[in-house]
Amino acid sequence: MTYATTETPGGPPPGWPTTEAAATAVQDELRGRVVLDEPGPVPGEPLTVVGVDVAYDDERDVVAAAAVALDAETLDVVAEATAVGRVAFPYVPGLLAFREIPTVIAALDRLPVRPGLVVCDGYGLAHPRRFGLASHLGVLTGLPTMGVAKNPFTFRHEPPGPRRGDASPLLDGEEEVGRALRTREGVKPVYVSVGHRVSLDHACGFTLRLAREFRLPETTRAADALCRAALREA
DNA sequence: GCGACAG
DNA sequence: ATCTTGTCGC
Repeated sequence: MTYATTETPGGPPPGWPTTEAAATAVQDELRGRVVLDEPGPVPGEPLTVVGVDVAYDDERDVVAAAAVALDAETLDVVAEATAVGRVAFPYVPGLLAFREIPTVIAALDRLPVRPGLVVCDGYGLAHPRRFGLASHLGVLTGLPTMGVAKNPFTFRHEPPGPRRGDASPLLDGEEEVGRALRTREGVKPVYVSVGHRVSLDHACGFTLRLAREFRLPETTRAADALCRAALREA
């Protein structure tokens, strides 16, 4: 599988933004390509779900990404891939995608299966300019994507009910940009938002199916473990 | 102007 | 994200 960004062994692709102003301009331009009106893959039907995550060593200017493909029904790992690169952008809230995406796409390129859905660490639509990491990855790859974040960003929400599956809207004014979703009783919720070509209801359904035993989806847990291991060996 | 702020 | 010991609990 080869996706949008060009090949550049270690570093960011040619033309990758280097300033915050250039990066926000890219977001404003690509935002219009996000597809929000497809229900997308259906929770409970056969699917290959891919988790992606990244680990950093800013000292050495090294970033390692992992893509782990799971059978959505059994949660068995069916394929995995990693990639190592140079840090492409500093961490700036709202511009996370510019830091993670080049290496994530390199890892996806090496994955020998076609993802039916990609689950990202972080947000998609729930973003100041409605174009978070998951949205950006979706537009560049064309794949259905969604985001599951561990912390609330800048959106307000009521605490969801206490039971697994309880949810409350993440609100930007009156607009529901995502959902705080309880995956485990007595444990703080995760924050779900759509990326590309998947509905919020389905994204929440997948999150619950992927996170039965732990707070976070197995896709995220598997990708996190793998990218950390890849960073050590880099 | 001053905080807050996904990873 | 990352720096980090022990500790409580299944």
